[in-house]
Amino acid sequence: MGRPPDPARREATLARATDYVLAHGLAGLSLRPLAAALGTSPRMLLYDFGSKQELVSSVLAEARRRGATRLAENLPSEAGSPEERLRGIWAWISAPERAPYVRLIFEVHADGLAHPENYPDRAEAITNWFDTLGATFRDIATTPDDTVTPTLVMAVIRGLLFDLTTTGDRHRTDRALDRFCELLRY
Amino acid sequence: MGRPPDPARREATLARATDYVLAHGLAGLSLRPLAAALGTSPRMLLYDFGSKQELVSSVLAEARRRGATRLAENLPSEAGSPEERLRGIWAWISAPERAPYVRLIFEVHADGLAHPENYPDRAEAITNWFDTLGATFRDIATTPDDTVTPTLVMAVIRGLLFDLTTTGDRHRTDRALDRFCELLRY
DNA sequence: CAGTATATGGTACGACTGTTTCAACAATGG
DNA sequence: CCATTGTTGAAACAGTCGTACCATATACTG
Repeated sequence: MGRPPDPARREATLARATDYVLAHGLAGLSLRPLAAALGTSPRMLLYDFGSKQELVSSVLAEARRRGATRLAENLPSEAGSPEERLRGIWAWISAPERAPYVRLIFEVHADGLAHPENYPDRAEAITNWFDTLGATFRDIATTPDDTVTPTLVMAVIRGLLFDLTTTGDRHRTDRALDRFCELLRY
Repeated sequence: MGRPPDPARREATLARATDYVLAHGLAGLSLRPLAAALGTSPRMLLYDFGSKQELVSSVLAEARRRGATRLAENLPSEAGSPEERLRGIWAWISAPERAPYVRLIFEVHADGLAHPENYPDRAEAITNWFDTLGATFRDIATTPDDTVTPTLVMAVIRGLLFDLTTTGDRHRTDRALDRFCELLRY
């Protein structure tokens, strides 16, 4: 009896809201412009997600899910030497198509630093973005429980991403990765 | 004729406002709470700085100035081997006392990525933070116009700072820097 | 003293925010 | 048909935001 619920609508809205956040950032996110861009109303956003907080959480989870999926699709899992994998990951994550994701990662990270109370699952929300990548380099470790080399590799990727997004100097950052690969050979 | 202007008040306000921003972050900065914390009024903040935008610009400039000063004081300029300097810089910038500055750097960087229009002097506002550090490593370059090695060194510092601020795992990040120093010896 | 400049408090405006309330509509089951 | 349940629009609420306006207090010069 009664009209049946429509969970598909909520998911469709979530997908488009994630697009919007990836395009416009989290910082100034407001329900009314978001709803207008999605062809819906603030009323419906709250109806579907309960509150803005939960909407944001859902969007971040969705973005994380997308990133992980894209990564799994485009990385040759365990094949190739560590250096080849490192180059592949850098080429993939530094590509312009990934820029919205990179921006969002930096945004969540920075906001989490200033306002940790908004991110109860901060470890999950931020770290996991890179954990998937870091896992790829576990076998670079000299001993099974060595976490230092993966940490360094991930630091180079993150640091070069910071540089690239700030300066836009792809040539210089690409060559810096080359230099790091040289160093890793020893 | 007339009451003389009091530029000292503006500078005192700027100093305390910078303290406040370093403590609370840029994200949710609002004139009324800021004024209350400073024992003044929004009215006076606008009287002194003209607009919130200019206040923020002034605060960022002041924070940059402070960072540069502290850096100049605590780094043994050109003395020591590159490795010693790198270790010194890491120890200095990763110290808890620098955490507010590091947070602010990441915050400005992230906000600049999503909303570049707010940072017409983005290169100055963000890059310069690290440029002072990067300059210290110019002599690591293999040739005079080699910018790649300094880029890599700065990337490691930035990337490890990202890691440290996210995970708080000082031991692992410290050891990752050790590992990088080892690699650099070759 | 008057005149003139800066300094400051109080208040309100208009635009925004997330959220709520109330009413109406749509689609299904009995 | 009717009752029930999910869906949706319009409007309003209470709050915050940056900022502007107006009056007044303060401190100096002549």
